[in-house]
Amino acid sequence: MKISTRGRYAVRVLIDMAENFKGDYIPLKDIVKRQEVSQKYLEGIMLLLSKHDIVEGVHGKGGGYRLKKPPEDITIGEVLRATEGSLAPVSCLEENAKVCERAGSCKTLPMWREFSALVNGFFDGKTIKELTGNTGGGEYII
Amino acid sequence: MKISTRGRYAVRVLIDMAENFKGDYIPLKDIVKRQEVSQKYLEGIMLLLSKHDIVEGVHGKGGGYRLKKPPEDITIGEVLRATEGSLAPVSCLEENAKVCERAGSCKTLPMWREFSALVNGFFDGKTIKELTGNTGGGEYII
DNA sequence: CTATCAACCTACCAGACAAGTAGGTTAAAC
DNA sequence: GTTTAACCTACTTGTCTGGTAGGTTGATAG
Repeated sequence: MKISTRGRYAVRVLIDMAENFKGDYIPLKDIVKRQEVSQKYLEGIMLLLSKHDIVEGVHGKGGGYRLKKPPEDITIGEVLRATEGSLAPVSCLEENAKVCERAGSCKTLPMWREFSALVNGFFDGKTIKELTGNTGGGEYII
Repeated sequence: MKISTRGRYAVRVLIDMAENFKGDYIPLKDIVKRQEVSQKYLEGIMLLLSKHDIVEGVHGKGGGYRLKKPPEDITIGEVLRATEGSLAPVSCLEENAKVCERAGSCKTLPMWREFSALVNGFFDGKTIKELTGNTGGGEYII
């Protein structure tokens, strides 16, 4: 029951990008400098975000990454689903799950369903926009 | 973001025990027969439940396990915390977590806190009792 | 007192995943 | 055609999951 660093880094990076957006592409190098995380590791995460149309990257000089949607249209839910793979709390609620034989008489399934809806609802109700801005006195580090 | 089989088995076993309680101790063998799971694997889970005072076991003939509290006093939250270790969604919210340097200016921490409260609240609000009884037509299998 | 039953304990194992590293390839700008 | 930066592939190290194997302790029945 943990959100992995992949998901947490993704959220941090997107907040960073939203706050530092000036119209042009932001090279990963810059983000890494601010966030103090492994560039190589982040590359893989950015690839996921790129494939899920949350971010777009362009090669070469002047290139980098840019949000593909305004921060208020990017939900934490979609970011986590893109990076974590799924937010389903049990494997039988996964997209591609094979139907469980016990499903009809399973006494716990309704609870997992309810919980799954709660989790997805929570994160789908939060956007990158809501997490930007100052934190109330802290120096600028995310 | 998954509840492991350890936690799920634990919940299933406790429901089974609540439904099949007749005053005496239930040997693991019986539970295994109904639930069709590995006995050796379950042993480890029962040990956890026993150490957390959710269940008590007695050795020898006529022995087995018994709920240490009525089913309505056993929350899913305590069961999952006993078996999963913790329900904290990020490691910095763990009991023994070392204080993060970024905590003061972390833009995501409030969200993780809020989520953690949601998760714990959800599972602490559900009891084994609520999950017992028939499922509405299914034959008796959990 | 000894056989049986069942919980308890320790150790191991294979596979998956997390988190990260290494090194190269492609594409764009200058 | 060199620099820049995204993209891709492969590997590594450690930890966790979901078990299995085999033995020890403690309670009861005969």
